[in-house]
Amino acid sequence: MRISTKGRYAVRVMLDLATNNTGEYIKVKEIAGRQEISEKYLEQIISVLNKAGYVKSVRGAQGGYRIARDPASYTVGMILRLTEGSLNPVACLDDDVNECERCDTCETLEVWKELADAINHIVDNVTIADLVERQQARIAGSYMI
Amino acid sequence: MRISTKGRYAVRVMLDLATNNTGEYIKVKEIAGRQEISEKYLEQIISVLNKAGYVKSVRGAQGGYRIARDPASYTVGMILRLTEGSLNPVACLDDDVNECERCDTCETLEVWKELADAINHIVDNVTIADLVERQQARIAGSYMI
DNA sequence: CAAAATTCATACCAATATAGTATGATTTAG
DNA sequence: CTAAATCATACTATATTGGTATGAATTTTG
Repeated sequence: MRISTKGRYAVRVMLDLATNNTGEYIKVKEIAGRQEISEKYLEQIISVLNKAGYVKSVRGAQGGYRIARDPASYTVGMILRLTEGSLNPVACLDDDVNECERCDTCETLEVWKELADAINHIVDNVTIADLVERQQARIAGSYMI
Repeated sequence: MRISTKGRYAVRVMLDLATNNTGEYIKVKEIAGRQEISEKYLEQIISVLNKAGYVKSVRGAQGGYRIARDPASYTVGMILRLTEGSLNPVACLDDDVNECERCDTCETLEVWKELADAINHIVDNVTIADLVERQQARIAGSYMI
């Protein structure tokens, strides 16, 4: 039941691009430095975000990435599903129609459904904008010592 | 974010032992047959439940397993944690004190905490007795056609 | 007592996922 | 043209998953 580095790093990348967004394109090297993530690994992850249109890229020297839309339009759930795949605790919930032969008499299915709902409820109700806001609140708070 | 067969099978074994409990010892072969799980794989899983004292075993001919305590005393969460390990979405939540160096400035940590709470809330509030009850309600309902 | 039935303990295996690293092609600014 | 960047792909090492296989230990039963 772990979220892998891929999904976690993807969320951090989006948050990084949102907080450091000036309209300029930001290099992988910069993000990797700030987030302490391997450059090459980060390239792969950001490539997924790019192909999905979550970020925009410019190639060549002085190229880089920037967040494509308003940070409020990206939920953590969207990013995790994109990079991790399904967040359902069991595979049979992935399909619209449950293909499992035992699903009619499966007493545990109900539990997995409740679990899926609980998970989705959390991750789909936090946006990148929320994370930026929390971050700024924390930083503002730290000056008040 | 998947629950593996190990954990899911363990829950089904406990449910099977609870529903079929007569005080007699039930053979792995029987459970495996009813649940359509490989006997040998099930042996490994039930061995974990046995070492934890969740079931009692008798060896030799006419041996088998029975549930150790009241089904209401086993939550799905207990069984999953025993067989799957931690249910936390990130490793740093496993320790009492967060060991992660970035945890003070980790904006995403809050989300993983909420997620962990949501997961725990679901799995810790369903017992094997609840599953038995649901099962019996479903069977009773099916006679009313 | 011997055989059969069972749990118990390990060892093994193939396939997949995880978390990267490495190499180099392509594109663009200067 | 060169340097800096993205983009694409191949590779690797390790762990996890989902089992099988073998056989020892224990107990009932014929």
